[in-house]
Amino acid sequence: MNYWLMKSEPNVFSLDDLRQRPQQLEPWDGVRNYQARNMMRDEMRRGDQVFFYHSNCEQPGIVGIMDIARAGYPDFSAHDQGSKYFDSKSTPDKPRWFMVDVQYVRHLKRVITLKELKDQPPLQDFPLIRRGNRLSIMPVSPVNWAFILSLEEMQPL
DNA sequence: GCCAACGTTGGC
DNA sequence: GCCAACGTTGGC
Repeated sequence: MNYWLMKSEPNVFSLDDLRQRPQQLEPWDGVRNYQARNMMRDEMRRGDQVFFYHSNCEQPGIVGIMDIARAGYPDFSAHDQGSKYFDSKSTPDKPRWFMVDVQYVRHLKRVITLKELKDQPPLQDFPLIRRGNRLSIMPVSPVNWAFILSLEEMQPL
C-alpha cells in the first residue's frame, strides 16, 4: 500500500465536504498537472491512504485522512464543455487527464499545520515543505506517514 | 493583496 | 530546442 498527500482549497472542496458526500465518496477531478496526473494514472491503487491537506487558507495543514476508492480513470470534466476544467485537447477515446475516487476515512484529532511540519527536523526531506513546491499531489514515504501521524497525539511545538 | 516559484505556451 | 511572456499556486 502506498501513501499520499493531496491538497485542496477548503473554500472549494474541504474534508467536511467530502464527509457529507453520498457514501463519503468523490471523484478528484480537475487536476491539470502532468506530474500529478501520472501519479493518479499509474501509481495510485485502491486502498492507498491519503492525507487531506487544506491549502490557500487561514491555517494551511493536514486535516484528515481519506483513501483511494478507485484507481486512475479518465477525468470526464475535461470533456464537459460547461466545466471550468474543460480541455479541448482531451477526448474520451484519447483522454489526457486522469482522476481517482477518494473516500473519507476520518478527521485528525487536530490540524497538523504546515508551520508545524516545517519545524520538524525529521521532515526536511518531505516535498510539501520544500520551498516553492506547488504539486497538488505527492507521495508520502511510510516513515514520514507514521511520523506525521504520531504528531497527532502530541501538543504542537 | 503581494509576490516568489514554477509550469506552460508559443514565437522564432 | 530555446527562452521570454504569461498564468497559476499558495504561503504570508
